[in-house]
Amino acid sequence: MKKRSYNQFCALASALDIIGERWNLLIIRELLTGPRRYTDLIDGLPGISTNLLAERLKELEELGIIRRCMLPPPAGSTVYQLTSLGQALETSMIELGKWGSRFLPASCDEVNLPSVGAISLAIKAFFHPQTAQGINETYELHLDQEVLQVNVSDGEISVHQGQYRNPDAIFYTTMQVFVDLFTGQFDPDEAVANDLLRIEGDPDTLKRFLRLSKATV
Amino acid sequence: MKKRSYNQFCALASALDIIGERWNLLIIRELLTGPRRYTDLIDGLPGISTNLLAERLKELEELGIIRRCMLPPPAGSTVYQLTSLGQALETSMIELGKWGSRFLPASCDEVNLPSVGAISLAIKAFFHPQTAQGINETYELHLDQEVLQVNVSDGEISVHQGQYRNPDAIFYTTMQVFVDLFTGQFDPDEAVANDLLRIEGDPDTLKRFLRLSKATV
DNA sequence: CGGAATCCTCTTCGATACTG
DNA sequence: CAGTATCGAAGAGGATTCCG
Repeated sequence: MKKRSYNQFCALASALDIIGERWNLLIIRELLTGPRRYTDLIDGLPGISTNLLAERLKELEELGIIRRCMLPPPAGSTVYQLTSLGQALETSMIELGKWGSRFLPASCDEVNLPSVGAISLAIKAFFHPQTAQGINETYELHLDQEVLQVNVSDGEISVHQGQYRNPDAIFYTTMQVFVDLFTGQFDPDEAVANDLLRIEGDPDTLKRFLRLSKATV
Repeated sequence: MKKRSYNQFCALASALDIIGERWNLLIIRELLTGPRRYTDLIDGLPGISTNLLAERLKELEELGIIRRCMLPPPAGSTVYQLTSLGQALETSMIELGKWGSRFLPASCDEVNLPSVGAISLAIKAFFHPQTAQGINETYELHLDQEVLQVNVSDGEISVHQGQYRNPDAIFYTTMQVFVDLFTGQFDPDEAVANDLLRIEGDPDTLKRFLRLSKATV
């Protein structure tokens, strides 16, 4: 069982020996916002086969990039979680995302919707620090069944799964609607008027949030 | 001939659809410092098969990431060169290189020596802007048959192939020796004393240069 | 000699079915 | 829910040949 390698004394080649394997960076993308279960990963990575995911998870764990752990009771489910080594890939992934945004399909119609992991990365990748000057807010984003917490402060943004802080505003919507808002193909006012998005809190927060990281390619 | 794709509305997935294919990022790495010929690429990418390189080059050209062009006479050879879209991958690659450096093999003995492309990326990836404050110099680096021009100014570094500017110092050595110096496994004074490296110009420039971007993992 | 195309083998991927 | 097992299809790697 010898691993395939570029066998070159080059830092980039070494990195690619590990995370260049198909699916690996996307698995890590899914984990960037927090731990996920096996089936969550399957859902967020449409097209991956179950044996391949299992194999990749094992490799990544052996390399110290992810960790397999049990959630404390009553949950008790086994989840996968990034180590600090895995988290350290975030800036690379954001840079790659910025570059790749110009190759995004024209619409979601032909391809799979982004997962929460993908959207979280997009929110960070397209974040404009200048626009965030003076903004200090936390938003809670409900997309279908999932919840994201977005915090902006001091010109920095962070995105995590779940709800654990008092948000300044809560948005309830679907992934489809959110993508259209995020990419600017749909107007926030219209979404609210048509009941496709519900805001709890100051109605202005939505536009403020969207302006922070609109994907202006 | 349908391309394999992650088919997800995600900027990272879109990027990986293109440069996630095996060898692609390394091909681009080779071109980051300037145009190269087909056989130069073969040499810099040990292990790539000739058909695979040809196929990748065609894909990358169609995607607008590289360009195939003729050098003006008397050279007249066809070379591959990055477009601005391809150049835009540099920051991602530097970030990946920084991350991957901790997985570098302990020594070059078991693996292939870095190519000039790999070394150029390393010089940029491990560059410390703070250390470069007040330094304004150009070094010409002769590694085996190849020549690199390294310019430092205003806390920024740039690396290009060939000689087209008056350098402050010229270093003649082999790739093997340079790698050992760069990784700190070999002392510059010792290299010079043993005639493994020859300096034209101020002898202090070598240490200054090495301090700029020593791979301190 | 540079720049590929062809052929063949081996590994990896992907889809589905199956199990603790 | 969290994975294994199986198997055909696609891709990678190596050698060789072709062409200007």
